[in-house]
Amino acid sequence: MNFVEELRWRGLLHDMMPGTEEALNKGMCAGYIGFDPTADSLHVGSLLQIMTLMRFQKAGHKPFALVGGATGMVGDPSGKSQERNLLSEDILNHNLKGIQAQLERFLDFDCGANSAEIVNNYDWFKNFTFLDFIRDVGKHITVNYMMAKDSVKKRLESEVGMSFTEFSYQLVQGYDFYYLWKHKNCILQMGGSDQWGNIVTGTEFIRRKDGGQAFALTSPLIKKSDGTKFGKTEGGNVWLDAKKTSPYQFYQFWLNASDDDAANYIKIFTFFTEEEINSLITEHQQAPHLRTLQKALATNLTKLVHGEAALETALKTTDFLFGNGSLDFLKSLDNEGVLQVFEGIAQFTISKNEFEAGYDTLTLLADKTSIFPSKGEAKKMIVGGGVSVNREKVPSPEKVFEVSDLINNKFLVAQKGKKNYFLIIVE
RNA sequence: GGGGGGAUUCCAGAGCGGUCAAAUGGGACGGACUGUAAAUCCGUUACUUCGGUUUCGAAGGUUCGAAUCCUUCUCCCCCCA
Repeated sequence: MNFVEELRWRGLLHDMMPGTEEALNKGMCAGYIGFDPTADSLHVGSLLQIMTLMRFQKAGHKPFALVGGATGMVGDPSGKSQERNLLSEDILNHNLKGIQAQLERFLDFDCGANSAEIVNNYDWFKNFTFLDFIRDVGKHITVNYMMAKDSVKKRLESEVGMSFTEFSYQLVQGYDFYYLWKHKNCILQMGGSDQWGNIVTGTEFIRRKDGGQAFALTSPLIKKSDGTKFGKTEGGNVWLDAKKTSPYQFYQFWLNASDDDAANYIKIFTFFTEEEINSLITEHQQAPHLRTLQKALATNLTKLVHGEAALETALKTTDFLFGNGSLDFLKSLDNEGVLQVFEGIAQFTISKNEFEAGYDTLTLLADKTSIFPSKGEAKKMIVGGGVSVNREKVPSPEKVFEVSDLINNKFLVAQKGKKNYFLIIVE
């Protein structure tokens, strides 16, 4: 199955320029996807693009991952209703390093002709002067053409308007494509559907400047079945960086997908074949409570992103917190073991002296730890029956915890709602 | 330049001198049900030492009492030129 067919059955093909499939079928091609340095880590949303590059490479083509050291300085207006704030260079560099390190995990950089490469567009923009740019690039694309783009049109019609900086963004990105086409023989740019306009500016620029031919291919925006944004939890974004989203939380994110979403995600976010997926879906439908799909997703992706060892820990933690793991299990572990089980879980430390003085639940949960932002909120939730400590519902806000309540003389396990666990360490 | 309208608790949006910590809807969070799902139902949604305390764009003022009235300022929208 070729690359385009693969994307098609997985529902990952939103749009492509005529001739793209034919061009790819002629043999090995080079293609790229750009990643914005808006944060120092990529998130699950970027995972789709990363995996597209992986599929591209598996299909025998040569993938380029572009980090936007230059474009990040400008700010992509696509899909933004407001002008963006510029990032400082320090932050930008920090972010670039972070996402570059992440990208390196996913692609094969040593497999002969189609080895992956990471490029930074700052390298070809840093010495490009403004005058050169408007003469060599600006001259080939009319403002009329640029204004017809959706991302620009919407902003021109709105009250907030658009700065010249963001208006020129598509030219900057368009030139990236030209540069890679010219110097790396890169004939395809891929991306999310919101990137269509920017990508096509690139192919247009290549055509007008050098009479060359290049192609565009986009993937659809992923949405949840209830229409809300993909990739968010109550805690915010789901990041690929283990420091921002622990492997356990990452695993839980996928495990908590609804049935509808899981059936969709399994095609998008795994490398299973069509037959394998169909059999997984059938299996899931026969025994939905086993959540075969969610487990397959969570397991495969945690392993892909964080590695085998982190997956093992995430599974162990999940097993204890949601399985039939009793407190006795925790008690049977030494301190190291407890900390390992709770590795991906928010932790708070308070001193033993303080603890011995005796805190009521409110002080403990809202004052001494930030499990709750205020005592009022903690109280409401305790009264509402939503708070447990050591697996038992806290009967009243006045309940005082003592040394005898500590597991292994050191730990308390607090629970806000059913799924949010916290470890309080007393030492 | 002239005239008019507006800024309310996460969002939308009521309130127009006391009974307003502020209707209603959405979102979020919690509970029940379940499969750590979906749907549904219920509850909570400023802080508090539970006496109170600080909120309705900002600062002053009137009043026993202001989100509500007055003054100035900031920002937004609309109409005319």
